[in-house]
Amino acid sequence: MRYDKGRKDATRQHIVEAAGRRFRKDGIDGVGLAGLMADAGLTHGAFYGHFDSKEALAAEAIDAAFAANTRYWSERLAAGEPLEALVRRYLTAAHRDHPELGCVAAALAGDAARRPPEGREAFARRTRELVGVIATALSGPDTDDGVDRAWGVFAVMMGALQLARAEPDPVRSEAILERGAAAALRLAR
Amino acid sequence: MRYDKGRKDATRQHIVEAAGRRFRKDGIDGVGLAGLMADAGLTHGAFYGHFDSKEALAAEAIDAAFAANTRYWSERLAAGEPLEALVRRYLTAAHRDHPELGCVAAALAGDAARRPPEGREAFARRTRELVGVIATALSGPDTDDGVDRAWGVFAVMMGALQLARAEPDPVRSEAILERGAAAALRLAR
DNA sequence: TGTACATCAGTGAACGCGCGTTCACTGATGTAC
DNA sequence: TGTACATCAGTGAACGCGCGTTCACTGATGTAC
Repeated sequence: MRYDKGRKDATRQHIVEAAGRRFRKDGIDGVGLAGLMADAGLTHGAFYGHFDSKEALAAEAIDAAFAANTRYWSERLAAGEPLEALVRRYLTAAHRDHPELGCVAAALAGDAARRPPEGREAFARRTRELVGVIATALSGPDTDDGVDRAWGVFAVMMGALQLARAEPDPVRSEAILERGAAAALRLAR
Repeated sequence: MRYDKGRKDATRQHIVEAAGRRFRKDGIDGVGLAGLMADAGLTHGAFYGHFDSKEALAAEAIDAAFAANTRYWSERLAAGEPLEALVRRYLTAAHRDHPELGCVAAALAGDAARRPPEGREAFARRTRELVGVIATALSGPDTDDGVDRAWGVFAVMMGALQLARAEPDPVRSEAILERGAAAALRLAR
C-alpha cells in the first residue's frame, strides 16, 4: 500500500455525497457522469476505479443520502424536538427550494420506482426505516398503530412537498405546504 | 386542402396519447422520440411536423393525460359514486402496477417540478383542477374548508401510491396502499 | 538523510450508441377538368 | 368517368452532441535501502 489507507475511501465518499445532491436536484436520468465527477472535483475517467456502473452509484447515493435524512430525524427526536416541529420544518419554502439537501423520498420517489432492483430496494428499505422512526415518535417503539399512522403522515408530507415543488406560483405553493402540514399533524394526532 | 381535414389532427392526438402513456411509465427523460413515435406507429422524422420540441410534447401530453384523469373523477362523482370508492380504487395494486394508465400526478410529480415552465405549469394547473373536484366532493363547491382538506387527501393518496410503487415486496407494498387509504379517508371525514 | 523505485488514484483520449433535431424526398390523397 | 396534377403527411438518412464505458498512460506518493 503506497497511499494513505483512507484516501481512496474519502474520495469515494465525496463522490457519493456529490451524487446524492445532484440526483436529488436533477433526477438520476438528468445528470451525466462527467458532470457528477466534475462536482466532486475529478475527471470522469476516475469513475470506474470507484464504482461498477452509474446504476451502482445511484443505489449507493440513494442509500447514503436517505440514511443521512433518517439520522437527522432520529437525532432531533432524541434531542427532544417534538415531531410536530419536524413536520413543520419539512414543509417549508427552504426545503421545497433545496431538494439537493432535502428528503430523498420526496425528490426521488418517481425515479426509485423505475430503477433496477439495487436502487429500488435501497430506497424502499430506507423508507421503512424512516417511517419506523416516525412511528416510534408517534406512539413508542413498534406499536402497530404507530406504524399505520406513520405511513399516512409520511405520505402526506412527501406528497405535499412534491406538489408544492411543482407549483410555480409561490403563494399557491406555500398554501400547499400549509395544507400538507395541517393534514400531517391531524393524522399524527 | 388535399387530405381529410381531421386526419393530421387525429395522428397528432394519437401521438399525444401514446406519449402520455410512455412518459408515465418510464419518466420523461426515460423515453426517446424514436420510441415514442414507434409507439404511435410512425417514424421519428414525422415528429416535427406535429410539435416544436420534445418539451412541447411533454407539456401537451401531461396536460391531456391529466385532463383525462380529472374527467374520470368528475364523471364518477357525477354518476353518484362516493369519494371513498374513488380513493380506494386509486390505492389498489392495479393502479400501482399500471402507471401508464393512471394518475399523472403520482407518476410525474418529480419530473414535472424539474420541467421548463410549459410542462410545469400545465401540471400545476391540472393538479389544482383535480383537487378542486375532490374539494367539491368533500363539501360542496368552493368552500375553503373543502379545498384545504382536499389538498391533504390528494397528497396522501399520491404519496402513498408512489411509496407503494417503490416497494418491491408485494405484501409490504399492499400494506402501504391500505395505510394510505385509511389516512386519506380519515382526512376526508 | 538522500535516492531509486514500485504502487496506484486519477487523467484524458477514444469507443459505439442513442439522443433531439433537420431536411430532401416520396407517394397516397383529393381536386380540377 | 378518367386522367393529370398539386398537396403535404410521413419517410429515412444525416447532423452534432453527450451519454456510459474502456483503457493506456501519468505522476504524486510512501517505502526500501
